[in-house]
Parts: sequence; C-alpha cells; structure tokens
Amino acid sequence: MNYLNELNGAQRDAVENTEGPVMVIAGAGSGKTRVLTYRIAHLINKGVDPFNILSLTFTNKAAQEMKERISKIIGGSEARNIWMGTFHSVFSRILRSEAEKIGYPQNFTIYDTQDAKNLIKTILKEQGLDEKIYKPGLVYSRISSAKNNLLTAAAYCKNTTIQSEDRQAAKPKIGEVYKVYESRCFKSGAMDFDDLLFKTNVLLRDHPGVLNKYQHRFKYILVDEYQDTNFSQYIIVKKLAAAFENVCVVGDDAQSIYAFRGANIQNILNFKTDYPESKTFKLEENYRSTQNIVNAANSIIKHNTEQIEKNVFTSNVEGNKIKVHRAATDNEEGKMVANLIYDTQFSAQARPKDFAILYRTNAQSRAMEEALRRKNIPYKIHGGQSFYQRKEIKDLLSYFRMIINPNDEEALKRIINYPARGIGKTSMDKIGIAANNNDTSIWNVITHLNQFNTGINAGAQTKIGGFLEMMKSFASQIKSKNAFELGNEIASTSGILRDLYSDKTPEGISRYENIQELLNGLKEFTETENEEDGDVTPRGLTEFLQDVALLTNVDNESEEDRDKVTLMTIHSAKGLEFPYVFCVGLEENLFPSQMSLTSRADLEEERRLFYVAVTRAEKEIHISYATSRYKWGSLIFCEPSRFIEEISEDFVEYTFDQNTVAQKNHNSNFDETHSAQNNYGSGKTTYKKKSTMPPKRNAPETVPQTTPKHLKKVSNTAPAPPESAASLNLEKGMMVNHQKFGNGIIENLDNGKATINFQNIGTKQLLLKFAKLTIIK
DNA sequence: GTATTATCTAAGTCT
DNA sequence: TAGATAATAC
Repeated sequence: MNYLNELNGAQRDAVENTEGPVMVIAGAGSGKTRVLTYRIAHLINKGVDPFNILSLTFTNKAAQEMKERISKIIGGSEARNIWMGTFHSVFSRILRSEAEKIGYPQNFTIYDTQDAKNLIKTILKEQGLDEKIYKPGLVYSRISSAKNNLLTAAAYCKNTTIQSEDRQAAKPKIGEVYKVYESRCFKSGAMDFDDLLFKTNVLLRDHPGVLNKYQHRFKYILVDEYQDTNFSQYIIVKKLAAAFENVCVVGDDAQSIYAFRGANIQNILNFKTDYPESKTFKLEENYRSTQNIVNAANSIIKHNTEQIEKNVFTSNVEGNKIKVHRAATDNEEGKMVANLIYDTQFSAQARPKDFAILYRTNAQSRAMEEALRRKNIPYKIHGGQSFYQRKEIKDLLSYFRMIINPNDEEALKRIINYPARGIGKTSMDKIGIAANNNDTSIWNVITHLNQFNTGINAGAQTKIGGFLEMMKSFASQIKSKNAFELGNEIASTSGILRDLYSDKTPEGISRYENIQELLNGLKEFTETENEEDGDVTPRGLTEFLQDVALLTNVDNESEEDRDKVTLMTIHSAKGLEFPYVFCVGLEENLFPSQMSLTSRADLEEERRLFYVAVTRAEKEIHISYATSRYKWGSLIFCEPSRFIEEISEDFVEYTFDQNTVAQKNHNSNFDETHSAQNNYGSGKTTYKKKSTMPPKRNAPETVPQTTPKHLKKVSNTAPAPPESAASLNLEKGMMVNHQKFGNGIIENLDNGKATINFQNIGTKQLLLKFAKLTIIK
C-alpha cells in the first residue's frame, strides 16, 4: 500500500494503530485530515466494512470531501457507506429512525435558534415575565448549556447551584420557562440543535437494545476536532465506543474555540485518564505555513497557560514576516485590504480563491464587501445571515414544515396570517390560550375548533377554515409531486409570490428573487439522485427539509463560487487553509471581544482564536486594525489589539511608522492612535488638548450631532480632528511639519507617497494616507 | 383587523 | 444601520 509512504513517522503511527483508543494531538497544518482519511482507508483495506465506521467531522462539507479522497485511495464506491458527518447530522439521522422510541414523530422538525427564541418569547409573554429582564437570548443560552450538560428542565430546577445563580442574576424563573419550553417543543414535534445531542443521549440511556445495536454497528469511531466537543457529545462517543473501544480522537487543544457553546477542553486533556490503555501520537510538523507564520503563531499561543506540550515546527521556507497594517476607519481598512489583494494578484500570480479575509464578527464583512466590489474583485461570504434564515425563505419553508409536521407551532405562527388573510393577533391569542388550557397543540385546536371553547367569532373561523383547506390540499400532494413541483404550487397558491411580486422596492425585488432562488434550489435538489442509499425515487420536500436545517456555514458553496476571495469569521475558517490570509479588525473590544475581557479563560479562548486565524495562512498573513469604526451607525474609536503586541517581534513587520504605533505610548501621542484619512470631526469632547494639535481645518461634521455614548467613553484618548495629508494640496519644495519628525522639505511626491527631508532626522518616505502633516510654507 | 409610522435597541462566535 | 416592536390612524 503505497499511501503509507506518504506519511511521516507520527502520521503513520496514527494511521496504523487502528485497534484500541488513540488520541492524536495534531498541531495546526500538521496533516490531520490526511491522517483521518488514510486511517479510514487503511481500515477498509484491512477488511473493515465501511458500514462499521463512524466518523464525526466538523462540517458536512469536510465529510463529503473526505469520502471522495477515501474513494480515490481505495477505489470503488464503498466509501459512501461510511457513517460520516457532523454530530448533529449523523445523530439526527439516527434519531429519525428511532424517533418513536422516545415519543417523537419520525418527521420531527428541527428548530433553529430563531425558532427557539421565538418560542421562548411566547412563553415569557404567557408567564408574564418581562423580556427586558428575561432576555430571550440569555434564557436560550441558559437552557442550551443545561442541555449540553445533560440537564433536563426538572434537573435544572432541582440543581441548587444553578438555582442560586439564577436567583443572583434576578432571573429565578428561568427553570420554569425551561420546563414549558421543553414540553412545547415536544408537543410541536420539534427538537432544537441541542436536543439532537440531548435526545440521542436519552435514546442511548433508556434503550439498551438501541445502544447495543449502535455499539456493534460502530466498531470504529473517529472524532475530529475533539477539543470542541461538549459534555453531551462526549458521553455519546463514550457510550458508543464502550463495546470495542476502537475510538480515535483527533484534535488540538490550542485550537479550542467553542467553549461558548459548551465545548469542554477537558475532554481532550482527560482522554488519557478515560482510557488508560490509550496511545497518544503527536503531529508536530507543520506542512502548511512558512517558518515565520509558524513561529509567530507559537509566540502567540505561548501566552496561554494550560495546554498539552507540543512543539510545532516546519521545514518550509522562512517566508515573509507577518505584516501589520493600520487604517483610519473600517472602510479604509476594507479599501486597504482590497488594494493589497488586487496588487498581490499581479505580483504573485495569485487567484482570487487564494485569499481569505477573516474577521471576528460577521458585522465586519460589510466594509470588506464594499471595497472588494469597488475593485471588481470576486468574493463570497460564508455565514452571517444565511440564505435560509431570511424572512421570506423562512416563511416559505414554514409552509413546507407544516405540511410535514403540522404540529410545528413556530412554523404555524409564521404563516397562518402570512400573506395576510385576516387571522390576527386576537384570534391567535385565543387559540393559544385554548391550546395551553387543554394541553395540546395549536394545530389540534384549529383543526377541531368546535370542540374547544375558544370564543373566536364566525368570520375568523371561516378564515381559519380556508387556511386549513389550503394546507390539507398541499399535504395531499406530498406523495404525487416532487419537491420542486410542490414547492412551486405552495409559493403561488399561498400568495407568497403575489405578495412579494407586488412589492417593487429594491428589498421587495430581492425577496422575490430569493424565493425564485429557493425554488431553483429545489429543482436542483429534485434532480439530484439520492446518493446515500442509491435510491432513485424522486426526493420530496421531506428530504429537502431534513438537509436544510443542518447545513453548516461552510456547507453551502456553489460552482461559480470556486474562484473567489473568501470572507468568513475565524470560527468558520477552522480547518481551512489559504495562501494569503487577511485577519482584520485587530482591536481591543472587538478582537479580543469586549465580553471576553472579564475572564482569563475567555481571553485565552480569544487568543486561541487568533492562533487559529494566523495558522490558516500558507504563504502570507496580514493583520490590520482600524483606529475608528462605525458601530450601530455611529463612529467609535479603537485601540489596537493586545494580540498584536503579543506576537514576538522577530516575526512581525509594521507597514506604517512604528513610532506612531498607538499601543507603544498611549499618553505622549494620543492623537497618533488615529491616522488621518478621513476628516471625522470628533465632536466637542475632544478638544481639550488643543494646544498640542495641529490647527483645525474645516473638518466636515460627519459625526452625529448627539454624541453617542461610545464616543464619550473613549473621548479622553480620542484625537484632534485628524488631518489627512492626502487632502492637503502638497507640492514639491514645500516645508511641512510632522508631529514626530519635525520640519522638513518635500523632495518628491508620487502615488500617495512623499519623500521628505527632515531637518533633524534626514530623508523619510511617508504615506500621505497616514502621515499627519501641516504646511509651514 | 390591517397598514403605516415612530421608537427602540441590538452586533459574539455556530449547529 | 436595521430589524423588531409599539403606537397610531384607518
């Protein structure tokens, strides 16, 4: 088998030790995917039935790619039988086939975060709890973390620690909300994301026969990104592996970035204790990145305390240093990045697909998008508000959902009066009360209106009857029509298409187009054969919906997206690599996020996130920050991130004058934190130190008249009205003054750069964009 | 019950 | 800025 020759010693050990528990600590870029792929191929070559292999990956796309690579190695089509996918998709599949054992319908709905929060809002209203105190997002995250720790609502209410936490936070009723939430989901035949793991645990705990079945089915279990598993996932793996203990976990504690959703880094740190017989292999050679990148990344992660000891190194070329860029605003940052990409495409013969722009928060994508669009650089965005979360898409999908599972309360509430058909709030309130009083679903109430004492008037009853007729007619076509045909029928008969078509605003047109796009997607889906089991029956809406809910951020990629610059959050970038990476927004309170600043553990997670960002790069990494950016429509000033300073200086290169780097001396140079491209008048709060400022020029007031609170907060470090040298009418031979370098004569001007001979320090080249100059004469 | 307008408040990361 | 909700008019 020649594939073994393509592996280094540690990789080969990790591939060949197929029996018993194995932990692979895989440094960034150390060929982890290769090991997983070859290990599975090796298993199959040794005669293991692919059907007996369970491989849990972090995205479905990764699973698909891995299957393709395995197929290439082993030949044939056996690889399709491997159980491979994300935890959520693999176990939702198992849950569907075992659903009735835990009292769920086979066609249970999967509630996304939005559905879950809407339900929580409804419950809060019913319970008379103030949404301002019981913020739905917070309640949801309390419930979520309870589920990830396998706590039912009843257990939550009994747990004294949790109860005292909630009492201290003045939210003692969260447990009650959880109880109602739990039962409402159940009545709706719905599971949220956490339920997919939670209910799997319930299934395996309460049904020994089922546990036994899957224990023996999954003779070999592989778990990728093990550092990001939570308790619920951990127990699933542990239980399933208990029969054979052929469990191989792969991960890197330095890349653990999902503690916020319950991931427990201890899972990887404790593996040896869990399986005393286990073998550990460390992959330490990085094949991805240059020496400078690897060394810089190591110097970053060194600032964290608890980690598994390892020495990531590379024998790749030294490469360029990490470049640090500074911009005046978020929009300038975008322009700068777009320009750099544009130039590199020519200078390095690179393609758009060779570049990635990574950021901490989705909101940062907009400035980048705009700049790329202006330069005509093709790009694609992953994440943010995904296609399937847009209102019009969710509306149409809600029709689909209700046809498959009429008890789906959240879907029903979205569509019973959309498009408007005269079933308003009053009627729905009455129905809701009747459903609660009779401990049943809303669907059951409206299908048997005369059996419940709802008090709804005759007019509304008729309208509800019409809605029911329509839904029943859709449902009756589920067998006879394929997904595309039925989807089309629903979009037009329901009135959604008409409603959107009549809206001629740009947003309305775009919504209409989105619906068309969804229908196109349905068509494509219908025409693709079901590869999983070779089934040639046309795929219906049922199958479509099951796919849709669990698509991950990076799963959606169309053909035409292939040669484009990638924009994504660092979280989404995990596991990916790009020749050129731009990590933007390296600012305090953004990255690291403000919310991480209160705890050491959170800050360390942010640092690991930065480590992940840096290690995505093969050839070059650029990091940048803006000295001001818009947040909620108003301008705030930013300090460079502490992470920049944490990179060992041997591997860093500043693209602007380092003496003006703000973080080096905050006090003496407070204006230097802000470069001067844009003349943002910074409001009344900033003129206290006027004497040290260059004379104010007529800076347009672009800051809102009412000083935002954010601005106030930072105003003591805020600059004078920044003066852009670029906006001055400079000429050769002029005498100018620079804050730092004193007076000098302009010797040359070209392309935004000025060569200035300073009296004290000699000739310097300055970028007009950044330099703060005043004309002396 | 519905449509329009005014006001509020939220952007932290993902399945 | 933008979506969600409350207030208002019809």
